[in-house]
Amino acid sequence: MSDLLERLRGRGWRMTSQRRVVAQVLDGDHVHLTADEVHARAAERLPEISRATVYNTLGELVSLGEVIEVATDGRAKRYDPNAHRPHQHLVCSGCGTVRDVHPARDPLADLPSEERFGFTVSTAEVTYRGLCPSCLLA
Amino acid sequence: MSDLLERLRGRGWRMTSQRRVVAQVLDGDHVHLTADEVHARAAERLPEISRATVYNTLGELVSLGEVIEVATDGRAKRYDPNAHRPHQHLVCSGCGTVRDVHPARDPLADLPSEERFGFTVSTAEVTYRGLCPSCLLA
DNA sequence: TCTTGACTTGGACTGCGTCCATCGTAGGAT
DNA sequence: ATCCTACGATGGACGCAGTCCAAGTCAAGA
Repeated sequence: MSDLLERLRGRGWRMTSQRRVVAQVLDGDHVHLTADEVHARAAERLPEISRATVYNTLGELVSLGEVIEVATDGRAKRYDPNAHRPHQHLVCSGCGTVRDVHPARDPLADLPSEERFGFTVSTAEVTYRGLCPSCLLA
Repeated sequence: MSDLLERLRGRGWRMTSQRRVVAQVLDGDHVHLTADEVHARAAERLPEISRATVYNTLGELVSLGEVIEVATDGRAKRYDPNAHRPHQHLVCSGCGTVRDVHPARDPLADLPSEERFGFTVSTAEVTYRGLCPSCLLA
């Protein structure tokens, strides 16, 4: 949606064709793409776009809070455009697919202050792991 | 402690000097070292030990369940020798140090069954993020 | 002590991401 | 409508974390 583009313009973004394309790619299916997948999809519409620009734009979107970075394991980071509803991730140990899930409580609430060691704790990421129905059969 | 070495011997490990040194490094302070830090400390005792061997040994310890791999972000993985007591991790966004923490509730309990999508969910890893006292000042 | 295959070595290689000097252009100023 | 300029794009070099592999070494059973 152009909501995202509006918000970015409102934040003083210079609206280049590259940034527009990256934002549109993320606005498509709500899948968790890697930076290279974003680059590949962006390049379908704007063949000359460079990897560096995609990385820069993703980094900016992350620091603006429009997109969430998901580090699934030792592999490439994935980018989650669903940044406005807080959620966690459920990862299949078999095939690696990721689903958004919504726990019943804010996980931050379960860390008592005596377990914070003077840190200013701001976020809690939960990764649930298990087997999806089809990997369970296989 | 030699507990670990005993267990490894019991599992049929060929006990080489390299493996002994890596196990001893992990048995020292309960800090979360990166693979390169483990290599550096191991090399103090056994100067010729190679990075590949350290990686191999760490990987074996992880798959035996003796050590936990902590993927803190885009940075290097850290290795947590405290594998026998369940805990979660608090990571400083500034310097990357990791502390073990113990939340008040089992995070698995907060994922309702209608949010499990037929998965057989077995674990929940929580990563709390924030700034440690010294990074807060800087 | 001998034998053997599990283990180690180090260097090349890959994947993911960052950096940087240079070029291009969006968008305000005139 | 045109000009200016600072912000953004480019792409190639670079760096780090980790893996791979062929050749050499050695722990431990016979």
